[in-house]
Amino acid sequence: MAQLKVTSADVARVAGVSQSAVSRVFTPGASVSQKTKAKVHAAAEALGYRPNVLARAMVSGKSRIIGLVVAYLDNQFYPVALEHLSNALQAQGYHILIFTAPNSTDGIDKVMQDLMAYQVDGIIAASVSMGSDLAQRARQQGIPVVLFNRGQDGEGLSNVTSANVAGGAKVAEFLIAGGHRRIAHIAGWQGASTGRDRQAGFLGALEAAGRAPFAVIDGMYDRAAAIAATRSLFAAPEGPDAIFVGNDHMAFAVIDTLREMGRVVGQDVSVVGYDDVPMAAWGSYALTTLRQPVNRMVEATVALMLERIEGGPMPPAKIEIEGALIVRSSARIPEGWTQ
Amino acid sequence: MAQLKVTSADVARVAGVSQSAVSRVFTPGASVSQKTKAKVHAAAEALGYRPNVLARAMVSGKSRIIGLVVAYLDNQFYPVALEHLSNALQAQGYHILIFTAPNSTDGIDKVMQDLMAYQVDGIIAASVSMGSDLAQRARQQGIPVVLFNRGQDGEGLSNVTSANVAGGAKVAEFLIAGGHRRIAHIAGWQGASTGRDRQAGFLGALEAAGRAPFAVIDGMYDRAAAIAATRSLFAAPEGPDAIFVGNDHMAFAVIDTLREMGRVVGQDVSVVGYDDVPMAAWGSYALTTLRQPVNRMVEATVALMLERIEGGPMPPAKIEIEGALIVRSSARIPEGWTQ
DNA sequence: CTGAAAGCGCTTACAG
DNA sequence: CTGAAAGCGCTTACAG
Repeated sequence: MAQLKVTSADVARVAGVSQSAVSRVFTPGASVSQKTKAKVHAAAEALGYRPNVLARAMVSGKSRIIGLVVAYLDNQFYPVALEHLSNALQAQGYHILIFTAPNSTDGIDKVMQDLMAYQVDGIIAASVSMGSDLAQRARQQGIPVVLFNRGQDGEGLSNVTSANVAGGAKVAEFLIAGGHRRIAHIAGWQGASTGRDRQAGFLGALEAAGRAPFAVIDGMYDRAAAIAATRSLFAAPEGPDAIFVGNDHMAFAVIDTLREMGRVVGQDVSVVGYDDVPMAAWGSYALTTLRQPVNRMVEATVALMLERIEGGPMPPAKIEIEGALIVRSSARIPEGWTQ
Repeated sequence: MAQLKVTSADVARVAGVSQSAVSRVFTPGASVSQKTKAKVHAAAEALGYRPNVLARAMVSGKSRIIGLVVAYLDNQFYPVALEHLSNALQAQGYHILIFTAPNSTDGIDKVMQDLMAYQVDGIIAASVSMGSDLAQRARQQGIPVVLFNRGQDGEGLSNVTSANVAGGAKVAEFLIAGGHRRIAHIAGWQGASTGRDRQAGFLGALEAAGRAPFAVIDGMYDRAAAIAATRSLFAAPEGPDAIFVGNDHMAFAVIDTLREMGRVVGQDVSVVGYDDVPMAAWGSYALTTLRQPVNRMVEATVALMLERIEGGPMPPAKIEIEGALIVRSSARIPEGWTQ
């Protein structure tokens, strides 16, 4: 029967070997004889021994803990990403310590302090911006940081995003090909790189086609703001015939609001989102949207993180992953559209 | 400027005091003079010092880490709960280490081993069942466990749930009062206490009113299963005129499917869910549902956990929290219904 | 291959 | 109030 706390010394006593021998048996690659290994395993099993991760962390300097900073989870994209991240990291023997942060400079700063106090091996920040001062502090401590789904101006940090500029452009081209004349944009939060990049790509492609947007409003990645923006878009006698919304979470609000106003989505007004969260495929929304490939984004994030933790310092990498436009029925489909 | 790793000894040297003095300054309630305190704070600030949580954990036996086991996050109830839990715990100086677990006995078992290796101060298991063997092992190690949104047969663990039996009964009464004649139930997973309890309360109230259910099908808390169940319910010439669905996540699938089949939800067929996730309030679903008060459930969970961590061993507590029926338009509203 | 010993960064009696 | 010292449970050179 297991007792309150079994240590390597207990196992050593039972197995009749030294405490160092026990440690070696649990250290991959250490040299131990088959005989010792067997004795130790038997004793460990009998006592219910598992090496204390914290003690190991103290001496090895590796905690096998990754700090994850998230600002909010109401956008379904993040829970999905979190689940994938956790699974991928767990498969590599790491675990996620969660920190929720208000998206303010002060908040992030305090969180970073906490993170370091816990001796995390690396930091993944999702949907959170980070100044170059924090980037620098982390580097000084030798802690790799990767930004997930957020770019960073200037130097310093690795990050993984989808190809937001290209994605915004794709949406514009789709909407133009669909024959829309009055194309509006309820943008992602302009305080975030994703919101800005999607908007830039979108407006750029519109301009390249010699078109001006019907209107552009910052939706702040917020449901209430998106609802207000939709209402204001239709305040004038003639509203838009298409709206590109900066993410799916807001697009659902836009669709709800349009229906409330008696418009038929996909006929009277086309709506296109960004993310392709699971809900976008559900019947009541059937949202046409630019997919952010969560799986590949997570894989890239984990790969960047692991090579930095295990391989030592290396220059920051910026990875962009292309996503496809997923065509459903919330927006008019151009004649002969393939892909 | 901060260097790679600042220790209490570094601070002591700069402040001109002993290392123990530094430690005391960062230990709430320890006796230190104002003068020492000031010197140490100044030095710590200058060097960017923060006590190493892991080292503290080793000697104090308290890691200030709570292990959270979750099975899935696709049901929006869990991300919301996770965010609340993380915030509440963070406010108390604890953090959440995430473990994703397949909902199998083997999986949970391995996860529990990991959890203990990390020396967590407590374990919260959400949407996960746990055998009494695991409960016992945790108790032996002196680690408090509380089950969130899941009951447990037999002894052993503390748990927090909503009043599922009462909730199921409320739904039945509402549907009967609404004049429905053919009331079906797409149940929550019968492998989980929540699914069983809601069903028991529902069927009990039906029976008390002298009514038999139109049909009962296990929806497994799964979207695809709920869709299939809905289809099968309407395979016969005459389908149900009301469906109580075991959680909101499935209820959305039921509504999508009904619409696809050309039924008007709230008129042809009433649908009632369970949870009141944020999405239930959204225009396209407007789901009538039994609310699980996440806030209060989280508060209770944190309170149970903290009193067990800080107050030492105590008998398991079972807390049930009442939730209200939130009436929207997905189900016919009985004449003169108030509340 | 194996054991004795130092040390990771702290907290906590113990003297003073 | 303060400092010297032991010890938390490990890993990792270092001899043998």
